[in-house]
Amino acid sequence: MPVTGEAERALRGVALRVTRPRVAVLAEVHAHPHATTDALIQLVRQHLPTVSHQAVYDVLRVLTNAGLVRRIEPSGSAARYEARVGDNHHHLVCRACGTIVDVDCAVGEAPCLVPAEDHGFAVDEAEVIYWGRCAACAALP
Amino acid sequence: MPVTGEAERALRGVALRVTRPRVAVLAEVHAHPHATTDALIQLVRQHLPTVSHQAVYDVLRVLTNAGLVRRIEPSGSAARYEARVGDNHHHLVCRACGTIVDVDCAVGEAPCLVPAEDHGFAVDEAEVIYWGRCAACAALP
DNA sequence: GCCATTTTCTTGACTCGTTCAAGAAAGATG
DNA sequence: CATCTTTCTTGAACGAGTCAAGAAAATGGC
Repeated sequence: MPVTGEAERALRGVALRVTRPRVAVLAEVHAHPHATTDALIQLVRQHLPTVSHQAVYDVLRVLTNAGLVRRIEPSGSAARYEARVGDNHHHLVCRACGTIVDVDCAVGEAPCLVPAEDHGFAVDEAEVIYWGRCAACAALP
Repeated sequence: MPVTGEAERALRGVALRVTRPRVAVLAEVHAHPHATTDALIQLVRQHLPTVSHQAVYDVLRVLTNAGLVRRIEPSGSAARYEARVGDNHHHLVCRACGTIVDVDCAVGEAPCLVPAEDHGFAVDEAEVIYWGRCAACAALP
């Protein structure tokens, strides 16, 4: 299992215990970018039928804190996760169908943008969401 | 009551019926930018003790659809509303205390930014949230 | 001004995504 | 292999928001 091997290595790399749920969740997040928590629970259960939803919630939080996955939460949607981390890329979100697509950051590293006036804030990230309609939805009435 | 007069005019301007709850909610959103729905319910009840929470939810949706208020939903927070609309400004959010501050958009009109690669999307808005710590929280341990 | 029509508000139940809490199971450490 | 933590299972609970039915109120024509 090359994928789970990857996951295992990643977990050890950030000094996290290697457990079946963690390996499975991390592999599924890699395989299905932008999946919701609920979708991930279903996916993980195909391989590990007995995992509790709570375990998946816990694992996702731990992985997020460790920086192995990134949590995104477009308005109106449940939380979604992706494994592409560390490059501060952004997202295109379709207002109609909810589809999410990655967009490379035009500028570079985080924070890729600096506010005109920072009001004393120590800014560490600029999160950008481009809202619109995907090609398919834009073609509808 | 000059404030409610303003609100009344704004409602008529977008062809919405003028009702006490609508006027009150709109006035409070103007008076308290970035307030949560719950906070707005409390504020409105100081003047109109009998409004139901449902009425406030309905009113906020209607006002948002009409473009009189803007809804923002930073990850991990409940929905918040502001009356500053039409200028596509952005927000600074403190990770520690949740404080939100407006930032003028450096570029101009919506969408102020265009993705490097739009993947066929018809983009109409670029939402930017700058995450960090406000001056007060940055000074803590 | 008043009545009819349509919209909006009240009431109360309910859903969804997520978190809390207690004990059982499973990794890690020596 | 035994111990000690950490993590998982189970099941209840929570907050934000929505749904649905009927009562109240705003608009527009008379």
